Amino acid sequence: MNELIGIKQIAKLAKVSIGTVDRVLHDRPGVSKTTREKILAIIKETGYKKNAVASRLNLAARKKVKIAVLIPEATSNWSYWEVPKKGIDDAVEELSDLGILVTYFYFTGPDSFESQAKLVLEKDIDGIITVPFFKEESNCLLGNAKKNKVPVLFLDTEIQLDDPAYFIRQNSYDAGRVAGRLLHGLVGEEGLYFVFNIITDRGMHVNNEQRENGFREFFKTNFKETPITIITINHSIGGALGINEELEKWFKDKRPKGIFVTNARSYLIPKILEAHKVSNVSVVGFDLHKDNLECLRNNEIHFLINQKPEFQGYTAIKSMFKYLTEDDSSDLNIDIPVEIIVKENCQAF
Amino acid sequence: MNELIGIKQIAKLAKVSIGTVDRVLHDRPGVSKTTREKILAIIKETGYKKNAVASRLNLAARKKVKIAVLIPEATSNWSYWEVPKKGIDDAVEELSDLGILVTYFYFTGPDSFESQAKLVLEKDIDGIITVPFFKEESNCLLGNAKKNKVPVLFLDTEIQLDDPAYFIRQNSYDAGRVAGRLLHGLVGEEGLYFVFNIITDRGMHVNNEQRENGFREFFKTNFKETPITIITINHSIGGALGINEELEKWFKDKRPKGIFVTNARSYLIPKILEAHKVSNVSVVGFDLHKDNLECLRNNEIHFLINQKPEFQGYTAIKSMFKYLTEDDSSDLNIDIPVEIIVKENCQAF
DNA sequence: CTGAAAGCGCTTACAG
DNA sequence: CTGAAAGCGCTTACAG
Repeated sequence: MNELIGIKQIAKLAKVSIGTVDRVLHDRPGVSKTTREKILAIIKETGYKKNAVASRLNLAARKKVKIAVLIPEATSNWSYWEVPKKGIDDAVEELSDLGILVTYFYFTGPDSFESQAKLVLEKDIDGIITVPFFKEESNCLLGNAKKNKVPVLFLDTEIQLDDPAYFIRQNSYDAGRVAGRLLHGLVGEEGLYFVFNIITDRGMHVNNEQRENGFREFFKTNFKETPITIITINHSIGGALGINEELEKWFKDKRPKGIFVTNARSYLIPKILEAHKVSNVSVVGFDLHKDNLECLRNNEIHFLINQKPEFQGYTAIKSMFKYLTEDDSSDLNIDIPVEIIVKENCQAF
Repeated sequence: MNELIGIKQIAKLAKVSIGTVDRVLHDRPGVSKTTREKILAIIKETGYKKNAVASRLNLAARKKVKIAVLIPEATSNWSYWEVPKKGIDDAVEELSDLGILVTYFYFTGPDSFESQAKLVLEKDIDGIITVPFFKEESNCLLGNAKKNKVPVLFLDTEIQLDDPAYFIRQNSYDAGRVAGRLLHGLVGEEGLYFVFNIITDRGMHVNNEQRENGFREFFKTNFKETPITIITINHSIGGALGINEELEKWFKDKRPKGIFVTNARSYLIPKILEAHKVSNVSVVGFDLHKDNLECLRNNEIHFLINQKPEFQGYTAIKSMFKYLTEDDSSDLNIDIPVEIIVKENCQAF
């Protein structure tokens, strides 16, 4: 880079006013073909790059970038969705000088997702960040947003939709494969393996399934004959804590055991193990839930996989803003790394 | 936040000109005590926050933020130091609109560090980013920079210095503890453990020592009697590949074995194991060196710990810039998380 | 189709 | 000690 070239230099070189240069830069009408081409040539030659800061400075005051965030309502004692929200708020703070306005909307199920999505689309909004828990309703939102030329960015979960869409989420299939690797390292080839799907009536289970598939794939690829038992417990009807006859049968086996919990509820496992009086069990779960971290510190859980929810929220806002202000969509599809947490590195997170 | 308050609003409320408000905001002389206090009160009341973007816009053109980066010269086939450099360049690109100028300086040993440091200090520079490989010379640089009121930020390694200093680095002691946890999970309590310090004449070994200490501490805390053998190999005099008598003795033992390599040279281990015809060995090493990654994919290395060198470089520039332009030092001390890499999550990095 | 002016919020000379 | 003006690089009305 020599001296930075600005709109003023371009104008001088093209012997036009900066207004005309601006029109060309923004593909606005009202410029003769010849001047437009002349200016475009000079832009190319000089390698002009817009100063995004100067550009935002005046726009910031006139029209902010307006982003709607439609996420699950934070409910239980541990509200997973408080965490991405924290990241979102941090990003908004960072971008405040550049003019940004984020409005939150909340859903609890498919119906409220649908009605809130409708509300969002009625508003004057530049972009939408949401979570694709419900396939049909997500498709509907995506289609309508497309009509309004409003981009949609999905967080947390990836599902197959009718139109191509942007996703910032961890690859749950890969996360399951990592879990397989970790558990196999602890339990060995002679062990017994369990996948615990500890679900509730209200939760979404797309990630759970993908994680389970990845886990099984790991064993299928590397150790063909490993037995894997799938256990599904509905936690909302009080399951998980009492004696489970199916489990009892398996737990009598003396071989070392490995349990993979496909969501954040691995902190329930120690109680189950206690009820069944089994030991020699290794556990891998998800998410840095406070109770999970406590189990990790007590050596009751051995690995946790972090989806970096705060980072997901933060980067969603930054990426959407970058897209809306600089027309740069390169950060709208992000694979969150599968982060492995043990007792000795958990305090840094 | 109501409507954002600007310097203009403050001026109007205080019945002064914006110039005077500016003088107060920057603690510049030439304002009477009474007006200064009046303005300060209004600033407090209104919760005024400077618009960093507007502020940088004109400064960017007049005087850029000048940062000197003094790092080891990239030498061997795999140049570790190319990686933080990549992060640095990314950050510079991102901040280019705000006016930043980074100049690189390189050292190969204590002498060139000293002479380059002297060169850096002679230049008109706002901040220094460097690596504290040499204690005495680092102290000297830190002291002289302090006299010039130039902040110094150290990357990669932490050592005890005479003055308090800023560090962005992974806690190597914690990294060693994590390595202990990982290796113990694979090898178990009945295993034999080895620490391999594969050094060269030119390399720095501060991180190696801290990692070894953390590793031993893990076992000391959790499993008092575990035997750990320390092996030091000088790779620059051709060590590491032939038969090593000390090792031969240990490797005859039939117990499962775990090897912790305290730096990036774990890719040499498979060759050593082959020479000694030992199997049933688990290996944990550092850094996503291409050869290490290949061993990871071949199941010859089981875990790698990533120091995130690119992120270190990126965040060093961002943090230094934030400090220099907004007087915010909060990001100048960062603990890089101990990132655990296995075969199944290495492609994301 | 094109230009000239005003302004984004702040900073820097310069004038009094 | 204080104010008024010019400017950072770009955008937006408005005038012709």
